[in-house]
Amino acid sequence: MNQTSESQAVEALAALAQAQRLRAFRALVVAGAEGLTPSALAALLQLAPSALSFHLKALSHAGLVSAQASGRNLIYRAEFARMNNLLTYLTQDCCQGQSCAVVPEAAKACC
Amino acid sequence: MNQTSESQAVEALAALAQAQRLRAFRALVVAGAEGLTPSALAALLQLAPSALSFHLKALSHAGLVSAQASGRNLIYRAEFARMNNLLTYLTQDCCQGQSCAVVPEAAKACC
DNA sequence: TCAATAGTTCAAGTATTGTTGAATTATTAT
DNA sequence: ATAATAATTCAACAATACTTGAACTATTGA
Repeated sequence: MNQTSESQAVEALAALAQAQRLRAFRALVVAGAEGLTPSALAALLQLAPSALSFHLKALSHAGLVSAQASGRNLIYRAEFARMNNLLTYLTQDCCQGQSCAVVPEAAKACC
Repeated sequence: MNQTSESQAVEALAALAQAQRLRAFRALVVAGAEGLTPSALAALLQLAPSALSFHLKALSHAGLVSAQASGRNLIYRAEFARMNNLLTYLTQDCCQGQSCAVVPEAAKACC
């Protein structure tokens, strides 16, 4: 699951193209390796549990987050590798391979 | 129009979250400064003109592409700055600001 | 064991999105 | 002027996505 195919990219973008999912994903990005439980996310985002579950499923199916069981809790985490593959895909082969003036700010974004 | 707000990010992601728009955008990314006309894009993507127009409007409204008139043609170009703002937004404040193991591949993507 | 908690799934309704073809505007060439 | 080309807009239909509330499964604690 290294490179991102078009359909994977569309799925991931669609997963992020919704305010509450984007908030959930960004909260998980901020949380990092610790991750967050659905109830923590529901409290944070003020979301009905069933709606959150629906949204987490979309993110999860897109490979952007993963879930790990821990007692009666789940811990969701952002999948940074998938995210980075997506970012790469979006700007691949830019400017016909010629050098161009664009400096990818994303380089500074993480870590 | 420097930083990306949540609603701008959602709009941009939604604009990219569709196979034909994603193809159109990527074709414009590859084309770089030269850009492409709608008819060139329609030929490339095998798309009905009205459908393409609909999709270009979405990309354009999201700020991901711009159009310039040239005789009876339009020239569409990718807006790399907006794209990079979006990429940045997605991974901002990652891992609670701690250093983490993720290397953003997007850094290598463009230029 | 029984009740409470954590989370998911399902069905129903509403809203949004994508496609098609016809009509419209603007520009160029004969 | 007229016809052809480039592109857009619009209306109608089909398909998808989001929200809500109720029902369900699994785990923990009294």
